[in-house]
Amino acid sequence: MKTASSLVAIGPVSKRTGCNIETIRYYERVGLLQAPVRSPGGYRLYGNQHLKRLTFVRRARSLGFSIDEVRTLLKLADERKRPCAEVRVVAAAHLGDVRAKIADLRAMERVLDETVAKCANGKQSDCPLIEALYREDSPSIPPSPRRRRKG
Amino acid sequence: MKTASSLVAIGPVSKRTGCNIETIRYYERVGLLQAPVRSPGGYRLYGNQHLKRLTFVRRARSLGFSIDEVRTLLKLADERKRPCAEVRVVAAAHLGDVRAKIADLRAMERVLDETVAKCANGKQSDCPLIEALYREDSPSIPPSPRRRRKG
DNA sequence: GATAAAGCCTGTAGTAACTAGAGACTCAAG
DNA sequence: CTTGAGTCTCTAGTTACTACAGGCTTTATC
Repeated sequence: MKTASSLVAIGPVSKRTGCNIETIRYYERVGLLQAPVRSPGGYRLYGNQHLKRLTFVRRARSLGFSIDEVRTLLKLADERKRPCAEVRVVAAAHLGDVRAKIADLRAMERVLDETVAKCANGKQSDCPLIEALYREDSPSIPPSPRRRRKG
Repeated sequence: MKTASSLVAIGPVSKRTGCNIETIRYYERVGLLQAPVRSPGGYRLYGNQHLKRLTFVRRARSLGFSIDEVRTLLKLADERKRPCAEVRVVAAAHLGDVRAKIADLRAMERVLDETVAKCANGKQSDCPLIEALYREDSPSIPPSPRRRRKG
């Protein structure tokens, strides 16, 4: 890792980037990373371009972009002269998702906060949270879990 | 569903509770719901107690409790005379998780908001988000995705 | 050079919480 | 009786990893 042309095996890459060895192989398998050259013994050998790409993937994942969204971003970065308008569309949609998730979690937080506070006096024979969970028409709890994600 | 002793098949239960048929069967399989009696033809027949229990499960799920946490809550509700202190421990831990997730999402939101705003002028040849993702030491992006969840 | 431990490989399966068929049996209405 | 809807079990898939198992390679030490 001293010069632009030196190659390193997956273990050092994992240590350098903080990305699990198996996750690196996973990213290769799903196409986010190109398969690197191999040593005569079959070990993967990564160069600087691979490191940069893995960094990109990790950062995008840390922002909550799905694997497919990361794939789209990489494609835009690789193939477009002026990708910004299209990148913005992807990012703005994702920002909307993040905000919706925050709103969901906020609603949960509020209900949990209230019921934990009511349970604080651990002496009553009935439990406000359990009673609320059994109540069919409780207005303070949303009726269904929400699952959001598209690949 | 008119009297305490009348039983209904899974379809009407699904419609009544808004819970997918297959999800009801899933909950039975993982032990959250007891296996109901069957018609001579093998159809599941649910009574009122089942309905109440499914409502409990759904509401707990909508608050983000994991299947295992729901299992714990059900056990506390079923077996304890005064469950509230223990329920509170479960709920408070979960509240902490919810708050941590909100904090994570807030950090993502902030970064996304900034970069979407920078991309707003869709005319530059370089894209601030893409550049940021490629940058190894960017201080505004957390270094790794976080996964949290225990069964 | 020999040896042992660590590193790496591929393949398989598992995690959590669902969700979607496929093929076959049951039920209700016409 | 027929037909279409409902329900059954079983298997597999979704998303993003994660954890072996068994076997080959590399490295460090003697």
